[in-house]
Amino acid sequence: MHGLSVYQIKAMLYGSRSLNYLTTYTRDSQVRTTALFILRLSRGISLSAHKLFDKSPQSHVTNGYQFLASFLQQNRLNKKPTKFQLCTALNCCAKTHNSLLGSQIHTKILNTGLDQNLYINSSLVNMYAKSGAILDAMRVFNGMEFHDQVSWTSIICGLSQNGQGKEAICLFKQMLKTQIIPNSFTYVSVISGCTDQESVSKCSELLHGHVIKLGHENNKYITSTLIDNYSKCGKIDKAVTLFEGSITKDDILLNSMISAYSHNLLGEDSLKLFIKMHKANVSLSQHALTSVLDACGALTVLQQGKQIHALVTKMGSDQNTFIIGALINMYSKCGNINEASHVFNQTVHKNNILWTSMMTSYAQNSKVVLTACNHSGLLEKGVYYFEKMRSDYNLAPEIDQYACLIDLYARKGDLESARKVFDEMPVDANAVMWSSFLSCCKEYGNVEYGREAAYKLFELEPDSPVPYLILGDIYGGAGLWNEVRNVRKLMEENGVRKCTAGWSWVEVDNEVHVFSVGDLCHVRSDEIYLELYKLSLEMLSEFKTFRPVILRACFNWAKAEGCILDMAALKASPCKLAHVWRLSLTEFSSDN
DNA sequence: GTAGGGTTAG
Repeated sequence: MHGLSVYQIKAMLYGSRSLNYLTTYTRDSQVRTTALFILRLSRGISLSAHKLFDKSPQSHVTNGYQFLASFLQQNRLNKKPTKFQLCTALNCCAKTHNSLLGSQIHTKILNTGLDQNLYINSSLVNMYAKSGAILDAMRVFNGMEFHDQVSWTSIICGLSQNGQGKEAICLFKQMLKTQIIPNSFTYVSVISGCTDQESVSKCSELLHGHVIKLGHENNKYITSTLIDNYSKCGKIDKAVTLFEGSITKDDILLNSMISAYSHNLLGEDSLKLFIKMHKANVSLSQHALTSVLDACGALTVLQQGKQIHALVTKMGSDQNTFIIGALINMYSKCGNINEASHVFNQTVHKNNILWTSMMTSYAQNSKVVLTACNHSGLLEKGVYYFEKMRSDYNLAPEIDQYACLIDLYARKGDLESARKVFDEMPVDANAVMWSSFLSCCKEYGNVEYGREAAYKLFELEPDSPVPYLILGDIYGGAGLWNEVRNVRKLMEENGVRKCTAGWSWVEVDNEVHVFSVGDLCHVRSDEIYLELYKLSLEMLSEFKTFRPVILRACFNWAKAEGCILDMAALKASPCKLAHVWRLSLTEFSSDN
């Protein structure tokens, strides 16, 4: 069942009638849903077949486009649409994120005088919110005469999904002041937007309390949202309590819990739950596979990862892009770059994220500082192993291990401890260590340590513009504009070129932006750059889009190495960050 | 007779 489209499956099924075989042996939920749909349809149970098809991930695309086509045809014939049709049309626009058509329909609604219909307005709010036009959604919402549960929930959900959780909570509070009582939909919406630290500490448990008080605690949607919410803010204990207390553990609840463990670097628990789920014959979804692969990567357990990969193939999910992304990450984190690129090459439809995953893999695997501890980001564990190595095994740590320790502390923001390691080391620190320390100083805005690290680097890497630029950034972040000017002057006095292989910078509105593949890692290998460069060219020709940060770094490298740049491919790409592109283009054109 | 809102993953 590898990568079959719905249409291929349909064709196959109508021909063979071996429906039961397919539904029994296909564990890929997407394919199975489609198969069941056809099964019921073929036996004349059309109603439940349609219900099933509605749950299928492709249904909104196929059904939606069919509906919109007939809707537009009717419009061309100047037939007046009913309010029901308008609602459905808006719903289709929402599901396909088509706000352009949606706003045209909006105009039609205003012309036909249906602009105070409650259902239509809720649909409009939802349509705008789903396609990211949250301001338009707000405008419609505010223009409504009356609000009910659905319209309130639509706007709250819209804000949540557009990353405006605080505003969602704000509106939720306003809703509580009205006569309209929130229902389970509303709670799911507001809780899922509760992601920033402040909202979490103020609201998560309060909302949970509300849910219990209103008797929604057995609602599976709410429970999985709460598990997700607790896990994302590090309260894994609460998530576990919720999970264990829930009566029916359906597949989504299990998935949420597996990814909750995975998120909290509890890969072992994640794997255990997955295996338990597998043995209990709970249908394994692609979500579960993705999370558990993530856990394998974090634990760097290649054998288990390979077993899951085998399962993926058996289930016929080996063309699901989420799973492929997770496989690439897993192999990469386990240090098996060959297998990662094999998976990538076997993929028929490569999207933007997969390309980036693949490149990050190359970057990760060329990392100077490369340890399992560093990957999982477990500071305590890393320090524990570092000490254990010294005390239990009587091994003198090598410079790379010190570098790793510095990285571990600094990335967590403990710059103080990181700085101490420099002093305690028996050998002199190298440029890589000071660079990683400097980047962390920038991230945490520490001027004092940043200055020291930068000045060390001026000595260690006299030709590199990077420490100058980063120090300038740190000063700028602290509002020390005089210092910014001084750093630039110093850079000129020392005769440092603005651009070297792998590093570049642009100046936009007086702000310096440093770009490098080294943003992903400390790459020092030319072969890796060559791979990255080849990939970026391939991706440009296929997708006409690319992450500008990586692209710039690759092209700068290519330019420094004297490669002939593919200007046509570059110009054909409508990149989102136009100013970066313009700069690249003028830079490349003037050079060539 | 018919309409509008929700959960998990790379």
